[in-house]
Amino acid sequence: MNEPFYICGPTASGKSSLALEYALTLDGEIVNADAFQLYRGLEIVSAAPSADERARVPHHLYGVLEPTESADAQLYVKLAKPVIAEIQSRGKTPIITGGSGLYLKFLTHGAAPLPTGDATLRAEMDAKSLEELVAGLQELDPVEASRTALQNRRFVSRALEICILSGRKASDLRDQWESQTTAISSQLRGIVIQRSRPDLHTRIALRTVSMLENGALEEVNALSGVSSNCGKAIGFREIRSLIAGDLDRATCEELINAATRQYAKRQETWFRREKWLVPYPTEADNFNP
RNA sequence: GGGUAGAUGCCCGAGUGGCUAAAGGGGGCAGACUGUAAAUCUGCUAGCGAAAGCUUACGUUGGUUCGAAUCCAUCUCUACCCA
Repeated sequence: MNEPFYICGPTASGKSSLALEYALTLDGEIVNADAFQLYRGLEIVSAAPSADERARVPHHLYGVLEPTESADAQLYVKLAKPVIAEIQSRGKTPIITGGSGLYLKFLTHGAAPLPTGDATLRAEMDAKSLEELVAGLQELDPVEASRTALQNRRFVSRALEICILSGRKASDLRDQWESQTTAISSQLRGIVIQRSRPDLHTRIALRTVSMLENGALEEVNALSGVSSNCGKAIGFREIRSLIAGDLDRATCEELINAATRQYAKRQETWFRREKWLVPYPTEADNFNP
């Protein structure tokens, strides 16, 4: 039947327009897999598809969360699953496109049976030193501690959080899930867009300029209360500083470019590990959407 | 024209005789990563080499010294000040 088709790749690689092409030829509908395009009121900064594009093919899961809400991978799957099923029930092909590797991974491979993060507990842990957190994890789950990058506060606190909330060992819970991943991969179909670094960097720079010229300042200005999660969007902070007069335009632009390039690099690293994704263009095809 | 300060690796910047291929930061490259992920974290970053090592490096040229990014002279450039 209409198995989903995945279009992945780094930011600014041309996923949205390629998704549109695929949707038109495969009789499909597009489903967002981008953590920040989920938010309403962040369309310009997150480079969400334009109204024109959205008018040509049905687009789902764009602008479905308030900026005050906090997205996470689990919530994303909860939102995406029914939408995908609904598209399939109408005989259409879901074209899932986006660059949020973790969100995609949850969608394709499922979530490990781990507890959801708890805001109160996180606040408590944030007040502690890294050493204290490491000591806590080593006590509750030495196996997990030995597998975790202990310099990475985020990883240590999540592991500790799992132990505390579940009353079990994070290492045990994680092992349960890891056993079935390879079987799932063989069933999936999708592509990852490849572009040379110079090409990608040029596209990023062009996009930043057009973003700033086409309403990004007004957009950021209009966002009042923003969840800490939503506020992490690349460009949000920088544009805030620009508006406040703490940054000049050129510096703001360069900071956004650098952060975007670094993000794109991390995305490439992530998708490289997803062996089921077929590189696109496959050979030396011309690729200039 | 006179004076003062300065010129360091892709960029910023520390270093004021040997422990300096040169701190630190940025950028770049590579990697990790199942509920904050546009996050968080790790490694590498003059050239050649698997390595030992060799070569080229702190504006220019020359000098002092066993030894110079560091001291002296010269020239070039930059900034500011006085004319």
